[in-house]
Amino acid sequence: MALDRPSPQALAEISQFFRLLAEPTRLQLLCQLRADPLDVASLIKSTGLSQSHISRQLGQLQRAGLVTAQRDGGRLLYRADGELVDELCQLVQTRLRQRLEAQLQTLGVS
Amino acid sequence: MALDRPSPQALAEISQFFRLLAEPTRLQLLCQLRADPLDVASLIKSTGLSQSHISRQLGQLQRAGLVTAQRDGGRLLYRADGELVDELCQLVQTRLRQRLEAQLQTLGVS
DNA sequence: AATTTCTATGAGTGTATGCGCATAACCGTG
DNA sequence: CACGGTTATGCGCATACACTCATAGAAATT
Repeated sequence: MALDRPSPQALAEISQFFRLLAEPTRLQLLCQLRADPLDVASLIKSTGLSQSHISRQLGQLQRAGLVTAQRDGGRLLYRADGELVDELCQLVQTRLRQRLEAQLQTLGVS
Repeated sequence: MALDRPSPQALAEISQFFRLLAEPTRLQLLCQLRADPLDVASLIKSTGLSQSHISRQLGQLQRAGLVTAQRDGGRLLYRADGELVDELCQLVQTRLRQRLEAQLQTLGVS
């Protein structure tokens, strides 16, 4: 039941998606917004980044459909919906942990 | 059963991992090597990239443990072991498909 | 050991993009 | 409508890195 290898076209889109998560800032925003919806002011305070930068990154995430915005009076509340990113992070984190443990083993033996 | 939000430290490592997959060249190499082990000459022919570039990318993937090399006479055979990348790609691809279908819907209605 | 074949790496270039500053566009409220 | 607060965008700078060429290094074969 091996899966088909993705077409070159698909490959490009997939890697483009990964690029979104490859930027620590964006991944951080995604994780923060996953917990609960936040306005930009909160994000500025918690990340220390400039408003313009945050706005740009949120724009990218929004165009990719990873984040949605909704008005709340004067400000915009952003939220990250969907479990995809959680799952991806979980898978990667598990692997990183395994790798470190393996390194520990080999170091202990040497 | 919500998962803990990853620590800033973990976040950086995770995004760094995603960066490996964010480059179409590397993702392509990973997918090709997943099917069956290949030597560099084959990769040059199938991708059209220069030898030095391929060597560098393979080096990165190897340091990350996504690829291993083994001698076969004169050449090195690279192979991509582990299902992680497959799973990640599968998840992302599914999502991209869903998104396109959703767009189709909304376009049809408008 | 010398030669040939294959792979890795130092140096340089060009492009993409993260990031901030300043400002424009937007929206609710007086 | 004008004003104050919030978000988006044009511009510029700095850095990261993909990519190539040339060359050094390693391994097998003679």
